[in-house]
Amino acid sequence: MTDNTVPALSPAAAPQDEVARRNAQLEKLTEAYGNPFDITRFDKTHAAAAIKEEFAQLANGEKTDTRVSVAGRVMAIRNGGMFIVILDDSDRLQIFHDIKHVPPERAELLNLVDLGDIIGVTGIVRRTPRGEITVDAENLTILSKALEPPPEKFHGLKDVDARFRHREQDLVATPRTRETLRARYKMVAAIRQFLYERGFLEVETPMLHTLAGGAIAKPFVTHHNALDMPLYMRIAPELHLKRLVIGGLSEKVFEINRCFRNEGLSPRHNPEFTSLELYEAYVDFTAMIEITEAIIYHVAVTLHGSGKVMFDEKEIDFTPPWPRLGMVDLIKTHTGVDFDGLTDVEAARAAAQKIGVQTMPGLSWGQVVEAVFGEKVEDRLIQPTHVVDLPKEISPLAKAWPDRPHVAQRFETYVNGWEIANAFSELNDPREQRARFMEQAEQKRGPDDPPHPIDEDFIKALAFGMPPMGGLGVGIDRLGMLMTDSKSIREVIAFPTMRPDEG
RNA sequence: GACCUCGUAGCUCAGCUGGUAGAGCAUCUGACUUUUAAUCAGAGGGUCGCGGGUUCGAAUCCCGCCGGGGUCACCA
Repeated sequence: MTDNTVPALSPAAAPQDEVARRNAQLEKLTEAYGNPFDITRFDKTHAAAAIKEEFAQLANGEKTDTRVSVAGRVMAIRNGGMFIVILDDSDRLQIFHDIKHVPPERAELLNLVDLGDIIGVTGIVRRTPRGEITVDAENLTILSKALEPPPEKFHGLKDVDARFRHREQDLVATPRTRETLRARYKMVAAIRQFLYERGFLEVETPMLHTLAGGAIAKPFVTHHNALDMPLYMRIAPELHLKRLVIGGLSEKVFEINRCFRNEGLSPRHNPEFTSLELYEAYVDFTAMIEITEAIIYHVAVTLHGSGKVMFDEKEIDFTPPWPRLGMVDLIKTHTGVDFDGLTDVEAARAAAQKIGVQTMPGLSWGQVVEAVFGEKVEDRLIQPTHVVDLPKEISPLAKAWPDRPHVAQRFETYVNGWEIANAFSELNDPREQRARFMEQAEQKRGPDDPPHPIDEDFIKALAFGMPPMGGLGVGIDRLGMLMTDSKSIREVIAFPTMRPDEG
C-alpha cells in the first residue's frame, strides 16, 4: 500500500499461462492495495440466503436502504465486472457495480478480481428489474486470490477422478456434491440428537486394537515403535462397547465412528467407513428392531420431510413397522428350497448346488444358508426388511434361541438389496462365547485365511458379568447413499480412498 | 487379483475404417452495457496419460505400464 496510482496494464507483459497471469494479478493487487493474504477478517452481516429470504417480497426494480456486508467466492463475472456472482455456504448472490460511475481506484481493483477469488462486499440491497436480488457495491475487498482457475462454470467438474481427488473444487463447482455431503452430515447429527434424547451416552473406544475382533474381516496392520508390536486398525468397536456397559458406565451407549477393513473397493465398500453401534442393557433384539426403524425413519423425515425417499427412481418407504421375515423362509419363498429340512451340511450343499450356488467343502450349515441367501434373496429386498432367524453358526456374538439352538436371536435389515443394519440379543455367557470363538477359529472361510484369534480380555469381561442386552450396528455410509440417492459410496464420503495420482 | 472400458487445451467435449488436432467455457485484445451459461469480433493456448512397437505416416492399430469407472472375486 505504498502507492495509490493505478498501475498501467502492459499488454506486452500479459502472461500466456493462466497461473502466471493470476500471479501477476496478485502482484499488482499487493502493490496497489496490500497483500490480500495479510487480511485476517471480514465482518459479514449476512449470508446470501438470508438476504434473499429477508427481501423475498421486494418487487422487481425496487431498492432498499439496507446496507449489508457479504463475502464469498467469485463464480461469474459479467458485463466487464458490472455483475459479479459470489457463492457462500448458503447460496449464490449477485453483486452490482455501476461501471460508469465507479471511482477509478475501484475500477482498477475490479480489474484484479478473477473467477475463484474470495471477495467481501458492502453495499445496498435491491432487486433488479430482471428480478435478481443484488447488492449494489459501495466497497469491495479481495480477501483471497485464487492462483489456479476454477473448473468450467457451466458443466463444472465431471471427471469423477478429479471430483474425488479435488473435493474442494467439486464442492465449489457441483451443487449436488454440496447437497449430498451436507445431507450426510445432517443425517449423522440427527442420529446423535435422536440418541441423546433417548438417554444414550456417546462414547469413544480404541481405533488401534491389539487384536482385530468384533467381526470377521481382514484388518489393516500397523506397528507401534515404542512397544514394538503390531496394532490393528479396528474392524468393529463391538467388544469394547460391551465392556463399557459391563462396567456400568452407562446402560445405553453408542459410538459413531470409523471402521477399517482391508478388502476390495466397490460402489458400496470403502476401506474406511462409518458405523453406528449402540448397546442397550436389559432389552433384546426386538427392541433393536424398533430403534432401527425409529432412527432411520427419523433420518428420512429430517432430510425429506417424509418416510418416503426416492432412490434410483424407486420409492422406498421407511415408515415403520417393516416386515420381519426369516432367512430360511425367504430362501424358500424365492427358490422353493427349504433348508430347515436339510440339517445335514452335505445335503444342504447339494441343494444349494442344485439351484446354482457353489459352496466350498467344510462350510457349516449356516454358511451354506448365508451363501444361498446372498445369491438368491438379498438383491430382491428393496423395501426395508428385517431378516430374522439367522443361523447361529454365522452369529458368534449372538444368543441362540433356547428352543431352536441353530438359530440366533438376530436380524439384519436390508434396503435396496444392501445390508444396512445388523443386531442381536448379545451373547453374555462367557462359557458359550468361548466355545463360539473356538468354533470360529476352526472354521476356515478360505484356504489363505489365518485362524481367528480369541479375545481373552473380552471373555474375561463377560465372566465379570454382562447384563442381557441388545446391540445394533448401522452402516452410516450406505444409509447416507439411500438418503441422498447416491449410487456410489464415494459420493457420501468427502475424501474416498484413492490411489495417488502419479506416474 | 481377473475381465470390460475410459484417459485429447485449465474445464466440458468432438476427432468415422491411420494422413499430421478442433469447438464451447476460461484467458488475452477490442466492441457493447441491467446481465444472470450475457452477447459480438479477433488472438493465444496441446510431449492427444506414460513407454515401446507396426507403418512412408499413429490421438487413431498392437504390447506393456500408470490412473479412473464398472463387473466379478473378496467382503457378517
